Amino acid sequence: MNSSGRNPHAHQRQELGALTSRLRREARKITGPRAAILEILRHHPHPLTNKEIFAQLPAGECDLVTIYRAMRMLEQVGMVKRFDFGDGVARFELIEEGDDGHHHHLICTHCAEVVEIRECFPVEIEARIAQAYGFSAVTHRLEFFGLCPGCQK
Amino acid sequence: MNSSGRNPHAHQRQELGALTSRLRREARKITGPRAAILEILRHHPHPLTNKEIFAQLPAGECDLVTIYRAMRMLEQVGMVKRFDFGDGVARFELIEEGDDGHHHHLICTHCAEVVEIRECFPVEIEARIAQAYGFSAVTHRLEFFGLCPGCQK
DNA sequence: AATCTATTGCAAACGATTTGCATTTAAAAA
DNA sequence: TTTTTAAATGCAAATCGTTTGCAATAGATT
Ligand SMILES: [Mn+2]
Ligand SMILES: [Mn+2]
Ligand SMILES: [Zn+2]
Ligand SMILES: [Zn+2]
Repeated sequence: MNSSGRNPHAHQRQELGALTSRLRREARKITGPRAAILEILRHHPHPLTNKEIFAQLPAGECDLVTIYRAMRMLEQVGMVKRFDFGDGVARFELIEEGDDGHHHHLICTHCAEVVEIRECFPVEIEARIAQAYGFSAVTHRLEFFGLCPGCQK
Repeated sequence: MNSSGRNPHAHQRQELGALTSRLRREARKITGPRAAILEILRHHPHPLTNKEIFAQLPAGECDLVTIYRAMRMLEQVGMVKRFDFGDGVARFELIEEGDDGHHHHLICTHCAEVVEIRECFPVEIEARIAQAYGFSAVTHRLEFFGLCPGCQK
């Protein structure tokens, strides 16, 4: 029943206990707001904005600023990955232990539906680009945009 | 001596006259600020931020707000392409007539050096993704990041 | 030259994100 | 368990990029 590192896109929910122990290992305190945030993240398969997380939280559970701070912290310790859909709002997705969370999305430009994409930019092409210009540690940021079935005319 | 549509990455400078006539064709006025902005864009091979354009402008030539408005207008009429390097600041690059300007960049995460990239995400893979999820009019946003030769240790 | 309307400058508004600071509180120590 | 201590929180205010309202200005057209 072990799922370590296999299909990174199965979105198997990580247990809250595993998440908090990851935090503890990083010498971070497990607080009410943080547990609540992790609880929300672990039930969402797609990236969430700070405001969306805030909206999911039971009213008064915590301040929006606390969410901003928590997400930045979770990103630093590698528990969430920050995504940029180009609309000026940061989005965050929980990632598995050991995984760097690198992946992509297909976003409907009309209704904002999100599809998780497994395909990545071909490594050999990326390597060729890196070499061609003498760059090292090259990575990429890639998102797809289009019209989902429901939004086509 | 015609360069229509050939190498889209040769960055051959478009004449200011050609640019202004494009504007006139779109029923836009050729003003001092606009001519100055186009003059700057046409001498820069990489995307520029509003502020960078502003800084290049002879002091007092025009207001920063005017640049914001001009860039939005130029984008609307298809004369510039907006790029997003993920740092929350919009960048603009002049594009050739008839070209949609779609291309990518390799950006040094340390010194911000920019390299223009010709390679694009393989069309067949994009088509497969589009089809797999029933999306239409699929496009992508892709940028590469790494360490340039001068910034590696 | 007179007219018409787009464009501009300046100030103010905005939305996302960050920061300062006093107060609370989780976790370590006693 | 109580005490101690540093981290985390709430609230207000600041920052940053970008947009908007409005009166004044100036291209383009007659
Ligand atoms: Mn995802
Ligand atoms: Mn470019
Ligand atoms: Zn990838
Ligand atoms: Zn491409």
